[in-house]
Amino acid sequence: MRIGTLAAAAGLSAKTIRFYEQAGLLPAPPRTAAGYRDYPAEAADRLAFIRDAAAAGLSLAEIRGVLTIRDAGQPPCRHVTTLIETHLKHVEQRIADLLATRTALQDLHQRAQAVDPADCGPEGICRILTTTA
Amino acid sequence: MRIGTLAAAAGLSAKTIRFYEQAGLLPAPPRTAAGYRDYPAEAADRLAFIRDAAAAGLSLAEIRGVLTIRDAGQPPCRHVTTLIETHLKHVEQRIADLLATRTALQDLHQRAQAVDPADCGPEGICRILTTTA
DNA sequence: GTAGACCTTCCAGCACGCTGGAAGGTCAAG
DNA sequence: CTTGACCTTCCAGCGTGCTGGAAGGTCTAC
Repeated sequence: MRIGTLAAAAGLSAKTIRFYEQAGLLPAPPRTAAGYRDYPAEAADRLAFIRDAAAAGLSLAEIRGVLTIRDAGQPPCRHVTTLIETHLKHVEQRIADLLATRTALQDLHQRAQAVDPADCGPEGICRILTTTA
Repeated sequence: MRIGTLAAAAGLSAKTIRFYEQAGLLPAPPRTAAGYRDYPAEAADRLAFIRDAAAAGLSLAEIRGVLTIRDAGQPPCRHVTTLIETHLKHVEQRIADLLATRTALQDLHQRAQAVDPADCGPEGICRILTTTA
């Protein structure tokens, strides 16, 4: 499987795949006689995992860590659990931060609606947006 | 109040404050005869708000939007509510993504612990970490 | 009047996660 | 045999949020 095919399968660009290889997320595949990358089918799964994890907000460094764990595929030892616990803590902290943000926004929203009736200014254009641009 | 004082009060660097001014988050203050920035006391509040919002995960662009709303300080119109609703949706999406990530990590963690007893390899060093570096 | 802390501007670069382009090699179809 | 799609490498730059440094002006204290 060449890089273009894999890219199409994974929903990524060939550029991104080369980048991931360079970043240590994807092992360097064997090459054809011509020097083309020649991927096994499993590469698509791995990329799908990377794509999903990235979409979920993990950094490439974090994903690399998780993949390394998976790649070892051995009885996980204490170090691994620690690693995972650290990831968990970070994620939970981020969730807590975002929940606070959400509350703040909800407050703002409510206040906004409470005063809404007296709508926009004389020109019919919201002053706020003109400033926001 | 000069920039260094403000920086100390806000827990930011003078560099960052100049950067925020340049980024449109902080209005350009008056200058002294010598050309030094001369901030009113309120600037510290504004910076505190920016700092907290940034810590909560809002992008500077988002914060700028919220500040613009606040600055207008007028009966908020529909546009504003829409703006806030959009922010809210983004935040809620991010929370959902992170919750999914958390679940994935928790699963991993549990599986890790289930197999743990048979601890590390013969060298006493976890193979996984040697690969992770 | 001179040292040292502070301020000014401007330009540069960091890490992150890509993306684009140039310059060239390869391969299958017509 | 040529066209065009595909591949290779390498180098450059984007946007985000800063941070650092150079080169210079200013202010305070001794």
